[in-house]
Amino acid sequence: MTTKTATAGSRARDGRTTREAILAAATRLIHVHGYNQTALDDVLRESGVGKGNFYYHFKSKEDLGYAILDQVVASFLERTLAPCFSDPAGRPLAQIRCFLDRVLETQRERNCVGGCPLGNLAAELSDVHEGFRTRLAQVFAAWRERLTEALREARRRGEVGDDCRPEAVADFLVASLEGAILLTKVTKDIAVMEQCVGEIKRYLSLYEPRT
Amino acid sequence: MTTKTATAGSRARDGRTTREAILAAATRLIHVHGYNQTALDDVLRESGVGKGNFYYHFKSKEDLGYAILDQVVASFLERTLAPCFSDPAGRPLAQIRCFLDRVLETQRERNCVGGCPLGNLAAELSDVHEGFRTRLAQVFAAWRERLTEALREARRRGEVGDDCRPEAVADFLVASLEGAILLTKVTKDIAVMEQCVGEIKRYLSLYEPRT
DNA sequence: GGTTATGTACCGACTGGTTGGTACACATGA
DNA sequence: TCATGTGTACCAACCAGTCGGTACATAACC
Repeated sequence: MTTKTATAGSRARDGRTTREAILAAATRLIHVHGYNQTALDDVLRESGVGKGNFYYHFKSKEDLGYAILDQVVASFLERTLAPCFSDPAGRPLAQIRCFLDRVLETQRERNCVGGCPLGNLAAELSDVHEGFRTRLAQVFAAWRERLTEALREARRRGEVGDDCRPEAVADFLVASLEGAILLTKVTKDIAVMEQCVGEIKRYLSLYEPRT
Repeated sequence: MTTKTATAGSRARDGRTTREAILAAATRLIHVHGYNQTALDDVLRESGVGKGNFYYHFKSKEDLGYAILDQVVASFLERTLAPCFSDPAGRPLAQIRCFLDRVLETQRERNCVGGCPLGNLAAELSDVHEGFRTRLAQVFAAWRERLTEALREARRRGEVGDDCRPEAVADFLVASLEGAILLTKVTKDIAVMEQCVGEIKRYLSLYEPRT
C-alpha cells in the first residue's frame, strides 16, 4: 500500500522517498535523545517533511518507532553482525573476535556518543511498552542465536571444549557487550570499551582447549 | 542547607519528612518510568505532597533528580555493595562472588522489572545532560574502585595471578553486570541473569592459579 | 480531446491535553 | 510577628494527533 516502484510513490527528496527521509532523521535523533524525548516536530524539522505528510506515511509516532526498530536491526545485522560471519569456511572463534573488534570500532567512530541503539531502547521502553519490549527481545534473541550458532560450530570443530554451553556463552557475550557500550557512554572513555573487549577475549580463551 | 535535624524541619508524614516522602515516591517511579517520563504531578500524587510544597523543598525537577541519584547510590552502597565487603578478613574473591549473587537476587526479587536504576539513568541521560552524566560516571567509578580494591587484595594474597589487571577486570565486572541486568529486563527471563552470573564466575576463575 | 472523477502526496494551522514551574494565600509554631 | 511549611490556582511551552484544503498525476467517460 505504501511501497511503490522505486521512483514512483512519494516525491523525490534528495533521491530518497519521504518515508526514507523521515526514517533517517528519526533514527539519528532517537539514537541520542531516546524515543520519548524525541519530539515529532524535531523529526519533521530535520527531515523537512510537513506534519500532514508524516501522518500520511505513518499511522502514529509508535508506528514510526516500530519502523525505526526494523531499520536499526536491519542495519546492525547487515553492517556489523553478518559481515563477520559471512564466510562459511571461516573459523567461528575468529569470527566472534572479529565481531567484537567491529563493535569496539563502532564506538570509537561515534566518539562514545549514543551507545547502542537497541540497548538504549531496551532500557527506556522494556518496562513501559510491552509491544516494543517483545520486539526488542526478539531482536536480541536473533543476535544471540547467531553467536550460539557460531559457538556450536566451534564446538563441533573442537575449537572450544565441551564445557562451553553455547547458549549461556552467547547470552553473556551479548550482555557484556551491551554493558561495555553503556559504561563507555557514561564515562566517555573509549579505554573502558577496549579493556572490556580485551577481557571478553580472555574469557573466550577460557573455553579453548589447553595447548 | 536542605538537610534538617531528624524530626525537626518539615511536618511529619507517616513519620517521614516531606522531603523523604517525595524522594521515596520519585525513586520508585523513576526506576520504572525513567527520569523524563516521570511527571512531577505523578510524584506529587503518589507522595501526597502539594506542588508549592514540592518547590519549597526542591529547586527544580533537576534538583530532585540529583537528590534521587544520591539516594539510589547510598542505598546501593549500603544495601548491596558494602555488606559483601564488610569483613576485612574475608577472602576477596569470595566477597566478589557474594556480591554477584546479591545482584542476581535483587533482580529475582524485582521480577526482572526496573533493571538497574543507575544503568537506566546512564542510558537515558548520558548523552543529553552533562551534569547527570558526570555524576553517574563518578558513581560507576566508585563502584569499580571498590572491586578494584578487592582484586588488588586478592592479588596480594595470591588468590589471583599477576595476569589479572584489577582495573580492567573491575571495569568488565561492572559492565557485564549492567549488561546482564539490561538483557534480563528485556527478556523478562531470570534465567538469562543466572547464566550471565554463572559465566562471570567462570571468567573470574580464569585468574585463579591452576590447582 | 476535453471534461470529470479519483487516488496519492503534501501543507500548516489548530486542538486538547500535559508539563515544569510560579504566585500567592493560608497555616503553624517559636 | 516572622520564618517555615503547605495547598491551590494558574501560566506558558510543548506535544501528538486532527482537519480542511492544495497540487498533481492518472484514469474514465463522452
